[in-house]
Amino acid sequence: MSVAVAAGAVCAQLRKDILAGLFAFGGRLKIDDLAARYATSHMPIREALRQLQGEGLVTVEPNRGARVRNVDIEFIRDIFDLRVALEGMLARRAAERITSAQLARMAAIEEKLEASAARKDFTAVLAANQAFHAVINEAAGNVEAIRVLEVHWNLIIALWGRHGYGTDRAAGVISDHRQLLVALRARDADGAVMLASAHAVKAKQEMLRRFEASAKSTKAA
Amino acid sequence: MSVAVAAGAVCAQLRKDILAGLFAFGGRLKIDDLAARYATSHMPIREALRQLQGEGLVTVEPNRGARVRNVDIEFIRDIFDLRVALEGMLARRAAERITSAQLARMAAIEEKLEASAARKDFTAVLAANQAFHAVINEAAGNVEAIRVLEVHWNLIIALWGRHGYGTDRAAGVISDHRQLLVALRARDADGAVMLASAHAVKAKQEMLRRFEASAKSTKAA
DNA sequence: TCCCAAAATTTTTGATCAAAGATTGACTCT
DNA sequence: AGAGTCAATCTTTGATCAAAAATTTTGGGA
Repeated sequence: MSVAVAAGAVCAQLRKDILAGLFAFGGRLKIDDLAARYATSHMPIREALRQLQGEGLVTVEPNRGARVRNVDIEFIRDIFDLRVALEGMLARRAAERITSAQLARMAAIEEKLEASAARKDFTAVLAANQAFHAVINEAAGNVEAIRVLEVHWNLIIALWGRHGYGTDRAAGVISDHRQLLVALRARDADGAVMLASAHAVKAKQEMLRRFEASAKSTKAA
Repeated sequence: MSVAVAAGAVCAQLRKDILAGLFAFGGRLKIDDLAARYATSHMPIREALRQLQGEGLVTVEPNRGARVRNVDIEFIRDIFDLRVALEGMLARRAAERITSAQLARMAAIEEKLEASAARKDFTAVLAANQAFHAVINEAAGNVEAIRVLEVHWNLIIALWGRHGYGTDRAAGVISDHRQLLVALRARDADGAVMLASAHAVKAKQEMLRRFEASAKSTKAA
């Protein structure tokens, strides 16, 4: 903790902890508590909170402190719509520019993903899924778009973790990925756009369904 | 300066000053200098820099301080591609949800825009243009997408300011806006997507052309 | 003259402190 | 008993300070 630069380290750890669910959505983030937790002074905490505010993971009201960003159904719909738009765009650029080496890496990742799904190791599936899309992003090479997606991506992984990511979802992902790979290999830009967009739309629908179900059961409880 | 909360005020002012061109792209942002300029201590400066880093306007290297984000041709291409994707998406949602009151406001704004263009008051044109698109965003109601666009929008206005925004560009904008209004009034979602996307693509091409021209003349000088 | 090393300066970074603002709880008055 | 007010506590925020890291300058040697 004290060996590395605390500012960046605290920010990364706090981000991780928020996504891991250590702090509830909408929950208060007190500077003293965080300073104690990460064994540091107020300063690195304050900088970390500000940066996370800039990233949109944290909200800060003047003189009233910081809170974890509140996640409601509106927000989920919004970020998935954003993903649909951006992933379509990135798929087009990827189809135009992807190298055979990158295609090979994607195929290898997809194999791992499918093996993990067969083992019902859904944490590994989520990780492989992220790696799969990371190669597309890398091939597309739009740094800014990736920056935007990156922030939300981890949040979405966290949401899948909380609302369940099961066999049925994995099966759909696998089918989508295989077809997207075909389109990318063929440098079929239009096809890749459609497949990637549809892939994101499916994710949106599944997530909304699960979130609504969770919200209902929470309300009932 | 001391009456309001300095943290947010400094951040807003610094953002404004960066976009106004007070600090060169890629230029160093020293804490002492900024503290002197804004007549405050180091603390609000540090928080402001972190937040702007989160927003992507500033880059921070550990132990080496902050710099204004460097703007090169890659970056411009990236953010305009991002805009094309997002504005298309927002136009669709706007077409599905826009109210007559909002349509009326857009028409009024467009009138002002055209009047300003006739007077060759291009600062007013840029402002009206922003207002025009703000109504679309409001109608679309995707808070997250707007948050992303907002950050880049001001940067793009700054770039137009530096690389020239003239009669020819304004004429194209006016034509696009009129047609987009027709599509929105007709609730023609597909049409609105196409028109908004094309509008953004045109902006991208014009900006790239001007930026390349400026880069060449700078290199020659 | 040029290059390398070491010291001096500058700059960032983490810690502590005081004050301003907000929240909570108790007390009083109706 | 309930509502409003005031005080006490807690929390954030701005300022100052010391140390760590980087940058620049200076001096010596080939």
